[in-house]
Amino acid sequence: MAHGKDAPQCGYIFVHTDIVDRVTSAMPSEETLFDLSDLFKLFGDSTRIRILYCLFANEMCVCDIATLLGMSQSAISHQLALLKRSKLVSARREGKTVFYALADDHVRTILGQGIEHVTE
Amino acid sequence: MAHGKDAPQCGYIFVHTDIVDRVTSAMPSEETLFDLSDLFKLFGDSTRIRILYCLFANEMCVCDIATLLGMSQSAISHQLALLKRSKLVSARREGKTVFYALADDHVRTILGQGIEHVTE
DNA sequence: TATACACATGAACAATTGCTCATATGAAGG
DNA sequence: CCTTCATATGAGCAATTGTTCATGTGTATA
Repeated sequence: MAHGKDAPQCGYIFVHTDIVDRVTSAMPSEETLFDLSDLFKLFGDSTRIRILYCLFANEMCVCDIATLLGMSQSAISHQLALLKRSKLVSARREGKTVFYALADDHVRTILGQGIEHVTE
Repeated sequence: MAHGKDAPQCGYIFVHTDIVDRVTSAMPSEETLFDLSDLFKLFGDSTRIRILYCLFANEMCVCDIATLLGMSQSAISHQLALLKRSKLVSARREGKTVFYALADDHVRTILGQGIEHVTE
């Protein structure tokens, strides 16, 4: 079978038409779901998660994060660029140093929920 | 620079020792953070997100999900196996058909928070 | 037992991704 | 200017990942 769109086999889609209809109408738009998976993708890497937790308590400069996590400045900088592009962190320059911080409280909430799930 | 752990450069880690200490002690264990990123990784794929949203309203069989999302039965089955292994969904067999459902309300909460973030 | 159907799963391949390395940018001091 | 230091970034590579294809497993029915 190549694609199920054309011909359902099991018949349940016809038996439970009401359910399928309800699910379909309750489901967010394709675009929203893509944005959503892109958002979670950012949380789905241990380096980025650790960076975010670094910034959870306080703003920090790139070098400090790299030192704290035992990783190269370049690796951290690349990831911070990603996080900044997606508005999860904000940057503030002070002379040669750039301080990063969590952009808003949604990030905190999501991290909190995740922690709650894995530690229970 | 290979690793920052040995020699900090910017000096801020020494200037803001108190902050770094606070961040370090507030940070969950390495293991927890890895589990956490593994959890979010599952939400970080549009196919899996769409599957989860299918199950958000009701339990559904594999064939129906495949049909609804316009994807092959095999692709959906592989992803469902992943989600089941991580306890995000549960399975219930009824004859030849297997019905999948969201495992617990944490999944709903996380999905909800995510939607809230991307749609605001 | 033989067939049909729903689902599971291993192997393989293409696409994505995270890191390193080298180099560029931008700011402060000499 | 020229150098130094903190950070940014493009290219390339290795590892991971999502899908397809082929096949296996489990259940119901003839």
